[in-house]
Amino acid sequence: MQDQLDQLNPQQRAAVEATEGPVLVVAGAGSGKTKVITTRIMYLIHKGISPYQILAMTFTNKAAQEMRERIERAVGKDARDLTITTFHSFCAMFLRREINYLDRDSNFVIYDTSDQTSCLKRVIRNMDLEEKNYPAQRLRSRISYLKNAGDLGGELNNPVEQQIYKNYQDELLAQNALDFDDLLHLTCQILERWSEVQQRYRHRFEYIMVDEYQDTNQIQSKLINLLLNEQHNLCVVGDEDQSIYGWRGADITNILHFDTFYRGTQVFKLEQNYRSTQSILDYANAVINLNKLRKPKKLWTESGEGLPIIINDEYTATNEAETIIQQIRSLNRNDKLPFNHFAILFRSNALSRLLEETARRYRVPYQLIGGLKFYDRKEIKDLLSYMRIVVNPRDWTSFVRALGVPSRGIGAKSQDKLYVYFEEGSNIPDLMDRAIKDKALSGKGFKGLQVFNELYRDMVTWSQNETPSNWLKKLVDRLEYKEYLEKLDTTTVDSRLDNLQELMASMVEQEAKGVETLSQFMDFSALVSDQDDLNPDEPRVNMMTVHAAKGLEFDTVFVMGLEDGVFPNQRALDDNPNSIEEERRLFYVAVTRAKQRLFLSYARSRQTFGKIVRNHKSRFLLPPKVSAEVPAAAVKSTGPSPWGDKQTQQQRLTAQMERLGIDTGKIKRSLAGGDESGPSLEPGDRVEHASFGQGTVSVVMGQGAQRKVSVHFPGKGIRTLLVAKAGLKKI
DNA sequence: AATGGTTCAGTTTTT
DNA sequence: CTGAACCATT
Repeated sequence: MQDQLDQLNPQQRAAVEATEGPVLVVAGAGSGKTKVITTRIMYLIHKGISPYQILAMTFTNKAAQEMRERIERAVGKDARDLTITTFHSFCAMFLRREINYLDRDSNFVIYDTSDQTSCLKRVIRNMDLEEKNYPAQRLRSRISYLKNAGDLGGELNNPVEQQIYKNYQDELLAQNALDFDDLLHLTCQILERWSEVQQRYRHRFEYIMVDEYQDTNQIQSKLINLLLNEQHNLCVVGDEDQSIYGWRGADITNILHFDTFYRGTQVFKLEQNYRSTQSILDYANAVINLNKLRKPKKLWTESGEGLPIIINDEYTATNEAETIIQQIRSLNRNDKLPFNHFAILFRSNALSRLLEETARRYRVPYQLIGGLKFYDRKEIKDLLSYMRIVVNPRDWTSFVRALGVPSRGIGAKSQDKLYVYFEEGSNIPDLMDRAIKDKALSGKGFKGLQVFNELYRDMVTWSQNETPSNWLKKLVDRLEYKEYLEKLDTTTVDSRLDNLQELMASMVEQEAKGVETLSQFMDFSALVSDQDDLNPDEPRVNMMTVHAAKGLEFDTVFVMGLEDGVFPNQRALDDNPNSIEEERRLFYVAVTRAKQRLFLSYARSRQTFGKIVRNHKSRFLLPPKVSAEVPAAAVKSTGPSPWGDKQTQQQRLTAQMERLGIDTGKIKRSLAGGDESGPSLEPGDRVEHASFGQGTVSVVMGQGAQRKVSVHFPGKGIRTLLVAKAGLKKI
């Protein structure tokens, strides 16, 4: 144990050793937060605390698993008795045991975002309302926000919406389903109402730790409070500067006011950064300093100044993507930097498309994290819907979905008829029996229902005798699902079959980790996060939203789309100042992911909604007066005209052609080679410079007299040179 | 009831 | 430009 403690700096060590009473650890980006938490747990175990009495809440399952592995390496199998989970997983486990207190069935299913939306749609339709006036998606996020902010639907816009909300909850109840937010609410409800339950859990968890505390919401802090006993052995770790989930109800004041809420709180501040270079930290500090809603904090490092931050100014989004990919190729080739050491971060998922295209064109391997989630894909949801009705025979939503794929001649009309039966009995097998007996459907639909009914009985039998993965295999065969996918769309079969394979693999993997029932697997599938399917060891460039990058670090980071209206996005600009602060924190998170190299880029025009939109560079790119805090050498701008020069006519022409989809690469090259401004250059060309020596061209920007190249000179770094002036010789 | 073709509206961010 | 929703066929 002494070994582990010796590895910590004084603040970290103090935070670890302060085991009793409320503790707030303000952990700046890259300050060794995870190390503190894991060491603290080891320390507790070392002190003789039973692992069984320790609870740690993390933000993702992946973080939980990594923590557990770290601890296991140090303390061995004792680590298995630790409870390290996410809030949602914790509540799911809790409710499987305790939900009967609320007179509910422990076989509930967890509805994800799309299940919630379709449930709301049905509610709205049943109320005979115009779906246009009550967009289900909007209502869903509004309801979710209110639930998270601790307001149980009391503040919806009008009585109709109130009624929708009420019917939605009734519908969930009838289907024995919980949405994400209910997991937390019902858990709190039980703990509040039944003191014997609360006593049990309070007694169980003597020491509680919460990671990423800046992103907890009201319900979550309430839950923690309910679990806490008189000792108040609660240690929360977080950084208000990285609070980026306000939009889903996270309350930054949880962390800002923690020490006033829990009397006698010991506060530890971790400001030494072990991740980034001083240049990057200077920049990050200057960015976040502009925020008001924070306590002063300044990151520092011993690791030295490092490389300058590069700002790429681009005419079009296409140029931007091109530059990024070229810079990656160059660093990969010349510095032997593996592809997985790169991350490209953006504000919204829509920005990834161009990048993907460009990466594919240059055969740069990449993995996209997030976007369409794995468990949201059609083929996966199809099969999971079969699984769900077996576990929970009251899940109407999944029943309807399963009934429709592959199609069995049961459309909207027949569904309505069946729904009447459902309302009478609220149970799928029963409903089918009665509907068949009554001959409620005719012809094809009747046949289809009979077949489905038989299948259903078999699925239930399999679920008793087979492992989840075997169960799925039987189902796929029985449905001839692969054949169905082929008929559905020949262009997408391959990827869909891959996904099927992946689903199977992930089931086998979960089984190896102790998952035995379909129900357990479904909880897992409902609560996985994007980061969970990040594979850090594959040599592929990582592309993801800044939100998805939370907690991660990469050698080289590109933050793209830095334009007003994109990052910060338009809604934040229209909204109150707090939103801009949250956007700025988001930018801060992005910047602090980088260990060695940081590239920031923006494009003056980009296609949004299929239209060309001209944008101004982001207000987050430090204006000159602020960047005075940052050493001049720390930031370099590249690109045709960094701070607002006019385009030349030629540039405008090629930009326009690009917008029209005409490949201008050839024209540019011939233009560039044809004038007096030096040799014709392409990425990959070797050149010689009078003082820098030999190097490799990574990026070519601009034309004619404005033409610049980024050249990598081994040992001297990347230099951006004006071709007309630099006197480069091609070799 | 299912299919295919069309229009139409809409983008933050996610457990 | 893309997905969902709608409509007109068969």
